Amino acid sequence: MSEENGFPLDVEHLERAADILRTVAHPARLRIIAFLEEGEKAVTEICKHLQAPQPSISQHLNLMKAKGILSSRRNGTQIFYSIANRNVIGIIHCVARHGEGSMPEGRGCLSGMGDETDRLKG
Amino acid sequence: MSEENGFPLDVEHLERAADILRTVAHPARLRIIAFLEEGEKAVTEICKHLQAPQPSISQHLNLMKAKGILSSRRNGTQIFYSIANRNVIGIIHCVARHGEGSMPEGRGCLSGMGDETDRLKG
DNA sequence: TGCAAATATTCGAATATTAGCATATTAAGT
DNA sequence: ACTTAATATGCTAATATTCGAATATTTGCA
Repeated sequence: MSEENGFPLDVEHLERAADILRTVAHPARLRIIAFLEEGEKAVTEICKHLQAPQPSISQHLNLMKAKGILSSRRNGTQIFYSIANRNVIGIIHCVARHGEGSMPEGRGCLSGMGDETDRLKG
Repeated sequence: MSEENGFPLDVEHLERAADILRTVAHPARLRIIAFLEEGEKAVTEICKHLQAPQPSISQHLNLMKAKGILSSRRNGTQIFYSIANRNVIGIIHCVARHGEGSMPEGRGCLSGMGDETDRLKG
């Protein structure tokens, strides 16, 4: 058995999980993900929003795309990025809550995840 | 305004969030957190469980404690570590789901979380 | 073809992380 | 005080990450 409380801890999964987390663990990349939560955006928009140089943004975007966090779509000369796996949204929301006090008996990270995923429970 | 979809993106919060994620983003530390989900454990237990050298484990534990992820309690000669902020559990569960396909219509990262069930025991 | 806008790639220096090992501390018992 | 079990700390080489600057690629259009 290679699970613990539902968390897969065989080497492969662990490396992969750590890799995803390491990729997300950057202020600029967190901002990008939070921004993309609104919907897909072109690189220029992201640059303007983050007030950061384009090559830098491009690096972040490509890194996250390579890790399967984002996906991209080309339309003419611009490329639109969007969140490929919405689980990362859960991650950043969990970590967002982390800062506020130490949640004496809180509900965990479950809030703020409504989105379109709710359509499932119709 | 410094929020986006409920995610705080002022520099301080971002740095903090990235820091937490970077800290969690390590195979050994993920395993430790998963193991501690069962409840508090002494360092020796963790070493045995992870099959890793004690100094290494100690470093990981202290790092996570410094970042507010874990807390410790001394009982005689041994020190018991436990999860200080259960939001990190949400994080690792989110990232655990990340690998499996791309969650076609899933519920996000919300599953497998203790909610308010297990509080402190003992 | 040639130009411009949008995006990607490459490179290097500064910095941070990691792993392994030796050693130091702490607490309890004798 | 001495010993032992449990835990922590310090050090260093190897490796990875970050950031900025320069440059390259792709696409649409005249």
